[in-house]
Amino acid sequence: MSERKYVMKTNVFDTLKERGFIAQTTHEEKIRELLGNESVTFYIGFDPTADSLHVGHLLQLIVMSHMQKAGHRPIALIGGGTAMVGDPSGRTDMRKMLTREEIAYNGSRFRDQMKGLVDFSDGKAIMLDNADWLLNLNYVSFLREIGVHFSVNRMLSAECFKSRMEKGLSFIEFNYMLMQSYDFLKLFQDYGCKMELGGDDQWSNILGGIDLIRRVEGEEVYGMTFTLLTTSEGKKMGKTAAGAVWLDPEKTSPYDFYQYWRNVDDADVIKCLKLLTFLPLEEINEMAKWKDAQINEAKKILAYEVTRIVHGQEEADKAKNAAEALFGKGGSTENMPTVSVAKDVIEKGIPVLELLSNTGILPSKSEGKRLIQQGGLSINNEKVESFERIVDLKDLKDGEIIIRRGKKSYHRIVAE
RNA sequence: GGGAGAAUUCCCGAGUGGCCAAAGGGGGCAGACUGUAAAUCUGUUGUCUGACGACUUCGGUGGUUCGAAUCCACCUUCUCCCA
Repeated sequence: MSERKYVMKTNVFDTLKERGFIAQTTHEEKIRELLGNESVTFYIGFDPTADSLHVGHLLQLIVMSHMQKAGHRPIALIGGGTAMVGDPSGRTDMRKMLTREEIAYNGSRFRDQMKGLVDFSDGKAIMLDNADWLLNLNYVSFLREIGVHFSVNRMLSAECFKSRMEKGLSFIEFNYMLMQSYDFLKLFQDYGCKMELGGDDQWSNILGGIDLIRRVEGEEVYGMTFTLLTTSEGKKMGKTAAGAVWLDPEKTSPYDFYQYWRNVDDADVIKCLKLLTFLPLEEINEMAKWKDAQINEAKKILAYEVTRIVHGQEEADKAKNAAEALFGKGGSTENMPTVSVAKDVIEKGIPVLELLSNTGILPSKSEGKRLIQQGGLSINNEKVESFERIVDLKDLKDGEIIIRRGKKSYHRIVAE
């Protein structure tokens, strides 16, 4: 009995389920059995529509990692071909058309980032690009071989097109499902790929592939989707006013990345810990009991862990240090966002507003005035009271000036 | 192919010759309250200016007018109806 329980515990399907990943499955029992009994080749697609992966992709990569650790073989499919068309699923408007060059570049960025999260050594995982087979397809043969198997009637009733039935859907996007389905068929044929995973918005597309393989090959394959990362209010996570939270440290600094997770709503911490870290469930469940201010401790753990997974231990330590330096107990200022300014500028003295807009810390002087008026700007922790405040040598403490904007946004200016 | 309509500041959306930098909501930012949370309340939300004010903005290009987001022409894109 206890042995049986042990076996059940280690099935990756159960892990995923317990952690709250799974949204829909085509055959729950069969999938569980399959994953418990053999090493399965599965795939997840990533369309390179931006020059970096973001938080939504991270969740998929974490799933890959869980699966890989359980002995399954992931195929990370870069959608260099599908990105030429654009997935309409769940969107209210058409994507911006990207050029081939942009897509190729984005794809290369994706590849680099993925290597840090999934182990591609020794064929433990495979990375492919569907541009390799999609771009050179012949239109008529594709229609005859693949198109015949799709019912327009059925497609029209698919959930993923719903939001587009009012706003309009162009033919190019309508084809997306066929292309993705063809990917699955191709991977099934060439790599024995039996399972497609993806975000829950991919459900219709995944079913398309499964149907296609049944019709063409007469074989049963499986699909499973994962919960989309949303806040307790149902909004997509990983979005800020400034845009998405990117995995690329050039686009979202490790410090900002850390802060994003440090500041998630109370209601979302546990969910994020389960989905985005590899901490054992027992530990997470323990944290779930924490109350009030103590929840901050869970947020720190979340922020540190996710940053470590994405940017590595060293960067995570730095981000954590910087945060601690700013929000309390010691630590160094060295890792907070920094801009440098020529020393003689400071020696001469410069109005704050000018300094801040020149360095890009504030987008405009008007913005700065508003901040000052509302008492939201500090230099070295001392509130700025006047628009004419001059920054000069007396503000330079150990060669740096700490600018605080509001409560949480810090910048360091160093004189060089 | 024919007909009808739409494009407004970050988003939605009012505005149909001067009172419009443009209502209202959302979002953002800041302040109070807090726990680097949420909720709530307050302020704020084109740029430049200490301020008066000046300048740029309402899909694009030209025009009418003392004056245009508002009127006209053409163009672009989108939606709807008919085929």
